[in-house]
Amino acid sequence: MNLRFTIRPNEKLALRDPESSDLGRKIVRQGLMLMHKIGYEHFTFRKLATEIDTKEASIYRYFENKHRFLLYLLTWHWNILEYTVIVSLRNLDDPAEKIRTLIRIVANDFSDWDDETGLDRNALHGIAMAESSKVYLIKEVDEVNREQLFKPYKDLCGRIAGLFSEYAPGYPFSRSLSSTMLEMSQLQPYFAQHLPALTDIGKDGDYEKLIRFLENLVFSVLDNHIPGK
Amino acid sequence: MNLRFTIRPNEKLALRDPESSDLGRKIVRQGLMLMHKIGYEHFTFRKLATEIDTKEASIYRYFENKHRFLLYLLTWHWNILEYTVIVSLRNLDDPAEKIRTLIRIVANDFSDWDDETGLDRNALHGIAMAESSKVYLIKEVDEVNREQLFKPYKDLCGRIAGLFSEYAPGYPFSRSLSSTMLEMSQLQPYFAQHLPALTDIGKDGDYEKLIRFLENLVFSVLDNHIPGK
DNA sequence: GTTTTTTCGATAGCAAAACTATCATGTTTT
DNA sequence: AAAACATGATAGTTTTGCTATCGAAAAAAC
Repeated sequence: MNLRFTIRPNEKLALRDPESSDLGRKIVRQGLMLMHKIGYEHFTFRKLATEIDTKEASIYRYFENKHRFLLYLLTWHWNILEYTVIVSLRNLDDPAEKIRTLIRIVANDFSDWDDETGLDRNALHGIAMAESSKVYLIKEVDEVNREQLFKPYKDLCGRIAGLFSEYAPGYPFSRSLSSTMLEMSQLQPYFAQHLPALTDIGKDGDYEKLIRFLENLVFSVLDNHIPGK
Repeated sequence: MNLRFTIRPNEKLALRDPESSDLGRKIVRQGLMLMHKIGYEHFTFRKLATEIDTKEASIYRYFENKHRFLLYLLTWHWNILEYTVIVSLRNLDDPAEKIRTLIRIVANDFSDWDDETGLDRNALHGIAMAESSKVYLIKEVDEVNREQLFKPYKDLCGRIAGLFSEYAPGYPFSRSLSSTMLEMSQLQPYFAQHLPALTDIGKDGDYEKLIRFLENLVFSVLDNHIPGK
């Protein structure tokens, strides 16, 4: 399967479009790899500059700071996810089937889809797992939100909530269930890798078990609100 | 209700026991307030030292760094939670009733219980909401875990998982459900405050709705595994 | 009740992080 | 050919994160 992207991250996210120059693309591609390797806290523009043989100041011409850079990467992640959802559900009619497919997508079961972004999907998934909450768990969250920079995540969450409502119209917590599922699709594999006492999912990409957990969670809750089920 | 604590945070967490001196207690109490006010990222030992009129070096004699300090605060939070759970469930027999009570506790419905720790429970809850994941979403997670410093959280999670298993012995994801519930009891109110599109919970401490969401989530999933329910 | 240890204040200093500024040079655009 | 723009190169600022040293005061041990 092949995805073609017209969707681009919000312009306010970067000072100039990194996709418009060699240096910009290099910053994003290599920055993604470096952050994946050393983690958000240890990642600095200076280290990245050394790695790709440019200057710190040049990177600052593209991104205000590393928080914006992380947000830029996650925006790609969320856009890819939502796009994958749209394309995958296009030919499906059964609401239950749609939800099962979507769970496979957020559980990273579609990561081999080629998306032509040139971004390392494995690194992107790793960053989404370990760093994504750092993007909104900050004191400046309201200002960032006012700039619409969380829109991709909110759209994705809203779309999934819509699918839940379609399946179980009476359920009153579709948005909360959607964010719960999204967050847990990241956190449970992280726990599996590092804090196994907090999960029943197995190490090393035990996606089938993650999928079973999420499916059971979502359908138990939604079926409970379908009369006669 | 009144809680008396014999439980103390792991000794390895602090370089010396902050509860053993005036300065130590001041660091913890005021540090908690300051971090709650300005957030983990903006919090520094230098700022705290100025605020409580001591020296940066003196604070470093108690805590290695601010990450350990945060972990120390969260350890109190987890200990208080688990202790509250133990005491509240002591006289309950019905597993369903136990789970309902426990959900009220993690949803911060018992925050008026006096615990004699002298810690501001409101600030502690705020920090647990906004900062708790920063304590394990780091590259050094495995080393910290090897020092047993996440034990209080894992114990709490394990205890809750035990209650789930008692209610629905066949359910295979009790730990994952437990961590899901714990994480969401923090994250959903945070979303309600700052990113309302991601939740159905209302602003301003709408605990009743949070409790309804969590109860519905947990019981839907567990009841699904009880034959005949 | 005075040694001895511990604690804290006070000051200093350092390396890294997180930027900002300036200017020259090369490269596109018009 | 001129104007506009992107990058390199260099420098400098403030804040953070942390360590070292030393003397005075307070607490503990003898």
